[in-house]
Amino acid sequence: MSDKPRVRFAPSPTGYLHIGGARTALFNWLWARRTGGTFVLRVEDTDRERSTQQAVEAIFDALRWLGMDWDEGPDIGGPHGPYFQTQRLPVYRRYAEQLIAEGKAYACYCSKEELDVLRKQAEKEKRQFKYPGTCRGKPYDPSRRHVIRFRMPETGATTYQDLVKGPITTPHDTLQDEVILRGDGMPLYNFGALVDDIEMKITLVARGDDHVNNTARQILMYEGLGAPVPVFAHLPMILGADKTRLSKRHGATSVTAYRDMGFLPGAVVNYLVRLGWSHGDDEIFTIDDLVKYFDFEHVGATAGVFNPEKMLWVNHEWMRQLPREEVARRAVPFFRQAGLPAEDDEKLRHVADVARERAKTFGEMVQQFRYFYAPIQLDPKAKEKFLTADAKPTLSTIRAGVAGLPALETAALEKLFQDAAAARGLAAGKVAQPVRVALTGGTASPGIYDVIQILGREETLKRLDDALGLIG
RNA sequence: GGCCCCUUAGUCUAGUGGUUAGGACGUCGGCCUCUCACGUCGAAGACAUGGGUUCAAGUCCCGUAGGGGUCACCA
Repeated sequence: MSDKPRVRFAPSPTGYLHIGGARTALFNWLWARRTGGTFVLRVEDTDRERSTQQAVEAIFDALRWLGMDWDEGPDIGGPHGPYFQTQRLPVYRRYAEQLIAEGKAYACYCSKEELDVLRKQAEKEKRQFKYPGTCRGKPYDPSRRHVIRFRMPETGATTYQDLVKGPITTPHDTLQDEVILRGDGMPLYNFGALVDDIEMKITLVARGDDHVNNTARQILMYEGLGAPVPVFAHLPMILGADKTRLSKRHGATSVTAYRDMGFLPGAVVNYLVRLGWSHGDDEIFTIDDLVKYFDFEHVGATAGVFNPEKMLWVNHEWMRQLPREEVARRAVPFFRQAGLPAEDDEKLRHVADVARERAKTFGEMVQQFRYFYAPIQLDPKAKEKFLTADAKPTLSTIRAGVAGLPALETAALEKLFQDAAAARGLAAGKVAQPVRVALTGGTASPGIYDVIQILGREETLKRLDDALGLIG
């Protein structure tokens, strides 16, 4: 048919989409878009205990937020559906029956309890437990409760070329006759994923590093089924600061948590892809850049530590490159969320313009600049230092000046401040700081002329009066 | 513990036998400046270790150490 790659992302809906899953999805998606191939989304929901519809929605949402789209999937269908594994049970059964008919798999009637006893015993004797093949020769009796096991070879080894790790060899004597179908007819991961990958004609499997040990078994099964073996690419793990697998105790690990903190989806994508992949010395990539450059050749083989600081920096770079209108538009919900009456208007655009240099996320922006939309929270130290009797004449001068200016233009304000400083023989900072404290409540803010312009004449005068009142 | 994988600064990485080992985050310092931030200039900081192979090794081979993964009727 076509030699274009077909790749897939196959999450289990047992929770939100986490950082690691997102990166796996991204690598697959990028490769599909880069090559003009097909990106398939499949939901591996065979673990009924832990799978929820809610998680399915959450994962889809997160994928969409990151900007990924899929060519085939549960919600949009496609030629190889259905795309929920629990809706494909007959398919797995069919493949299993084929294997049984050819003597490559067999029914096993051992109970879980019996096996547990053996397992414990092996453990006690410090022996490696391996299913002994008790049921290998037994006839197939579907009426008895059973699982299906795939017959693994006992000697030799399987070697495959991993796209990121190179050749990987697994000795067969470490393998046991794997259960492929549970007693209730559900496929196990190794079998379900493989059957679907065959049916969905997946040509490249890029997945987490934790699956390397599954690969040889799967290859043996592909061969047993006479199906073409896809190319495998095992992506290195993402670790926390302590170099252990990234988990909740390292902080936020869900994609949506970063959305809620006010990260830009493109920046999250940018950071995540760069974690484990590189393109020379480049750091900032648009999505188009990534689609243009992404390859598995430059995916590193080593696990990487997730560094929130650097992601913050990447996000900041992205915010600064956005047009101010866009920053303002995206900032609205964050201000609203904080109960601040921001609107997508000229004022917000001015706020956005000066704030994006100083805030690395929209969350920070709201936190830092709430005084543009709410009464100031006067920092006691700033008050003590700058709202002094000495400052009173200066504040009065500025108040009068602002009141009398025909328009709050930057040049006019600049002149006002310079004159005020000169008149009293002060450095410019001596004038600006008390005004800054009066208008913002603190000692750090955007340029004072911007602050005045954003607040407007009325609010500026009010806040100056308030400060003057405090000094008494 | 068996098996598999990995190892360049605190972190992400460039590097495919010959480089003063490059970039980025972070850190520290200078400059800019109405504060903060931005920007800018600069600094400190790495090839885990021991053997080989080679005229030459971060790059190739072997060992050691350390780290990670995996050993289910989870995925």
